[in-house]
Amino acid sequence: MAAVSDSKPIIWMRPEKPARGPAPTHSRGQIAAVAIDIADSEGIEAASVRAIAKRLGTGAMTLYRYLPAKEDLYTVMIDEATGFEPQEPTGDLRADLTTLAHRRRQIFLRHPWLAPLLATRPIMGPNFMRGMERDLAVLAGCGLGMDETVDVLNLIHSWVGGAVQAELTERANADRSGVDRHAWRLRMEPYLKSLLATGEFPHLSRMVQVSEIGEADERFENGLAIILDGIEARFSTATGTNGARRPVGDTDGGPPATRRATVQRAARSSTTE
Amino acid sequence: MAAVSDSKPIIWMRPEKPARGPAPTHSRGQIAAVAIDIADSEGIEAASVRAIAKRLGTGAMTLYRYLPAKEDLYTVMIDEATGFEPQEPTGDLRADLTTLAHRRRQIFLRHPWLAPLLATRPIMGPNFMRGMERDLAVLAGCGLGMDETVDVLNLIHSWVGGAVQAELTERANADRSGVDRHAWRLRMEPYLKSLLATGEFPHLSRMVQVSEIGEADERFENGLAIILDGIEARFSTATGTNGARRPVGDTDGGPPATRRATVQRAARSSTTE
DNA sequence: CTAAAATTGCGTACACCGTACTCGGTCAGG
DNA sequence: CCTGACCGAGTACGGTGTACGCAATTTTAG
Repeated sequence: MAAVSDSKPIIWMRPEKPARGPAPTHSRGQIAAVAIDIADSEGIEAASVRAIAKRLGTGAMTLYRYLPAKEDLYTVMIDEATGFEPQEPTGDLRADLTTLAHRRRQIFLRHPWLAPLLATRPIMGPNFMRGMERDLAVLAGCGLGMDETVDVLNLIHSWVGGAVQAELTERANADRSGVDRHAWRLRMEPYLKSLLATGEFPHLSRMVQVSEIGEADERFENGLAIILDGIEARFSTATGTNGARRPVGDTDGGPPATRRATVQRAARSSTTE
Repeated sequence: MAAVSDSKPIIWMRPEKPARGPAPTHSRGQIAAVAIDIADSEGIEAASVRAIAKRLGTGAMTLYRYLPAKEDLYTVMIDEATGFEPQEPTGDLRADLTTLAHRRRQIFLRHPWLAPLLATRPIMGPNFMRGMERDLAVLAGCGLGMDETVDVLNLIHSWVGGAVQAELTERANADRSGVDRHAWRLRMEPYLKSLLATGEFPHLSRMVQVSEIGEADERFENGLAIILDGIEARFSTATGTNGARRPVGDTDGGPPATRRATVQRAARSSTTE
């Protein structure tokens, strides 16, 4: 069982219109749009082949004339939902990265199924490629070199993905309506109380009492700010100056951080179990 | 369709041993171990109820005496695979966070199914809670206050999750053995070539030529270094002095929406144990 | 204009999934 | 002892993705 359909050209190279037979009634884009609609409102697992076909008023097997496998449906759904929005580079790295991160988060919030799907597949759809090209262009406009750009983009993408997934799970949990939600609390609370009552979790207990769980927006902003600080600290971005890349284990002389080399070696050796 | 089993106490509160009847032949832990074994070697979707039962030499429905729903199986699998490893705080924030991040990454790499599952559910298993407690303790040992700790932990967890998922997808793709892999390249390459040939992707083209895709280890290290720089830049933790927290959003040029972010939570003293 | 070829729509069927229901065997408490 | 709780497990149901086959439709060749 392969992740993508076996043999045959990739889905993006298949011509939409046949050369000889009758004209197709539907299109990949249309099918994807319906699937996205269902997935957005009822969850990704509700976007079954039969359900999509029913909405389109056709038979289930018809869809396989357009998409050779369910995995290909996911592929086009992802690319369709990702869409493409242009972004003009302002030259200010921090501002541009902020815009970039926010746009990405908004897309993920709009399609709660998107982040998990995107995170577990290699995607190369045209929209995705256009987005990549745009991001590269934006960062190039900020004076970053190619390698720096790749690192920074990797970092932002990974973090936004992880952060929004956390946000979405929490939201999905909070969205349980009425009775359902109440029942969940009823089931969960005695367990948590019993755990904390053991006294084995002093820090956790204190956290529950002391620290308020901030809004998702605020937490995203906090995390982003820290990351941007790190990026600025590592790459000199003073509007246009092509910053030389500094080696990883070596930080600026800003905060008097103590012996970095030993720190890293120690950390490495501790990863084994 | 609820994410967790409806009504009834949470899985962790169910007693393993019955009060009255005959003793159970198996246990939740044993079932979870088998499921993890299957998922590690054949993928999570191979860990079906029937497959697990077959390995245990019992009927499929038997498992439902131990786990009321498949979702509960996932719950115990996650908690079991997460495990618990102690970590002594050294007091050096950078070193401790590095250790923490590396440990987390290693766990995710050991169980490729874990990151996606963990990212999409609220988890409160005992191992997870112990891990949380340990992380809080470690960061408290570095002189961070509760709110700072929560932010930092959030950031690290989100990023490690996102980064490792990206790494895993790439690895899964590279792991396709022999013919399969070759076939995939054969199908993919003409598409990519045709895309780049349009001339619409100058930056992407240059990236493909110029920039080598680094090893996963190296990329992880790079990302982590940047994040740690950010954390050190924001929270002055050098040699234990508890510093003031800088506000977040003092840059201009961000998108007009969602821009209200500031860390308005008052810094709380971390001295009161 | 007609016949062949290509292609679509789609019903049927199959294997697999999670799991509700059921029932007989087994053990502990009265 | 008996009674009731509990375990193991077979059967069955509704769901999934999809392989196969066939009639209908359109395009092309002669």
